[in-house]
Amino acid sequence: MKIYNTLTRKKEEFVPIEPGVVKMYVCGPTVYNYIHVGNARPFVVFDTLKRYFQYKGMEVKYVQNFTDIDDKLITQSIEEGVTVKEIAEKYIDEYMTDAKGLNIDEASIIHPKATETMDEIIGFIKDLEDAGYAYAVNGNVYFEVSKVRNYGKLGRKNIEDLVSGARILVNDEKKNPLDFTLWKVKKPGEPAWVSPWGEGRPGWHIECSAMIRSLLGETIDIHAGGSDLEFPHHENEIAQSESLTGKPFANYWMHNAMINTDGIKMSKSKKNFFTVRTVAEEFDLEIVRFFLLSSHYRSPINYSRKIVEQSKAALDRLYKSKYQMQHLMGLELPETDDLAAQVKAEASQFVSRFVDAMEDDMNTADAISVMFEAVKYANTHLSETSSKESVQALYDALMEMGGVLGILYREKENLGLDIQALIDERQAARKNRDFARADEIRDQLKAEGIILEDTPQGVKWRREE
RNA sequence: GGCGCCAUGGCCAAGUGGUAAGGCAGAGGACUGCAAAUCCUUUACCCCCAGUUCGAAUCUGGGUGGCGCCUCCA
Repeated sequence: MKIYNTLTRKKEEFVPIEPGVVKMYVCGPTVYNYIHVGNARPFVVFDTLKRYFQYKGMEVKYVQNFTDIDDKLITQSIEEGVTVKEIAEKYIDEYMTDAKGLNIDEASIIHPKATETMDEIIGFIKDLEDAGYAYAVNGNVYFEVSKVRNYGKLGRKNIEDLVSGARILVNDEKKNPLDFTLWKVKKPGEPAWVSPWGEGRPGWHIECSAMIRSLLGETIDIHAGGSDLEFPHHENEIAQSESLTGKPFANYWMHNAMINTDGIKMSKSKKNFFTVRTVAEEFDLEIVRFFLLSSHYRSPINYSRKIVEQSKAALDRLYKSKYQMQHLMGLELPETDDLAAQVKAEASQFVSRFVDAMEDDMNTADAISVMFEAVKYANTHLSETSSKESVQALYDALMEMGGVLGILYREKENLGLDIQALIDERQAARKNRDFARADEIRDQLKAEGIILEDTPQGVKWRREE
């Protein structure tokens, strides 16, 4: 598989450290509020990557942290009038609800929390201090950027440019304006942990380095996150970890592009965000997942209601074909026929092309287009005269592809027996040209929110929206 | 100002040297007691100007426009 590595700005063949095992880390949410669609993108995108690795038979050790101590949590706790811990617990729960709706496979994700990794974080800072990369001033500990060669290698920055940018906050304690905080001294009323430098809490960047070291080791295969984290967050993680171990921190860096609202990056601070929760009030979150995967993860996408509606219509097309094939499988079909061999060959071609797309830096947009081609083929070639073998082959292919992307998992609900009886009665009435009775039944069901459609493939029903 | 990325039909979006995938919307057709839906078919010379090449959306240079980061939004 080819993966675009931000470190080298090239697509590279992915070779895991240990054959058959992928160790990956994704920067998770700061749990001080609901996540928005922009936050959700990396979670969905890299969940899909994980699914694909698993599909290929690889074992994936996948870590995604919760930042549960931070200025924003403190601010939010004051606003809501509860403790920081309660804020964290609340929004972790809310994250889990959204993740479930987005069909993120939480069962195979390890979620460390900063507050539960405190020993490792403090140990990491201590190690940096002992190794001469960190210095303490008045209970604060800073990382000394000038001690690191190649600082800026990920973000393609050089120190002179950054300093001359002069937009960095002046801080008298720092030896160099670029030095960043590893440990913050406690302020009155704030949660704090005991450390060699006094009571305080960890800085912004150290938790990821510490979690990775303790859960995945010194070198991991893939480190992923939003492209906005490239600098300084990921740069600083590299500085922290590589200065300590002298080894590569992550072999592949993957960054998803941003989600925009009217062309501007969706973010809490710009107040142009849509929370996943808000969107869920109107749309099934599977649509959002589909939307997020329908363009390449490294392309910026614009979020709008119109686009979500387009995604809904597109996803519906896939579902209709799925349901139609299920309908056919429920019929008395011959086991096989002359066409079966060809249909099976086509089905495996679709899967093969789907895999090719995924192999190419996870091109989910292209992969989805293969699903639509498979659907068109099924719609065109399958009917009530097809064989079980043919229908099953295309159905399996479609579901296999959908499974990798984490979509197309819903099942059509069963109608109650009494309703099915009404539909049957209406069919009988239509056959006898008793259209008055037929329309009466149709109106009756419509009043119950069930819409009947007489199609060439038989009577179909759907829930009114 | 510095660094990086991007620009494909009404909307969305693949495609990195050989004469433009796919979806939505639109149009036409099929089907149909009606209604609705469904199914099929169908619509582009790829921001502009030079250049390289037998040949470029795809490579190079310039221009225009947009975005991200350099500001603890993560």
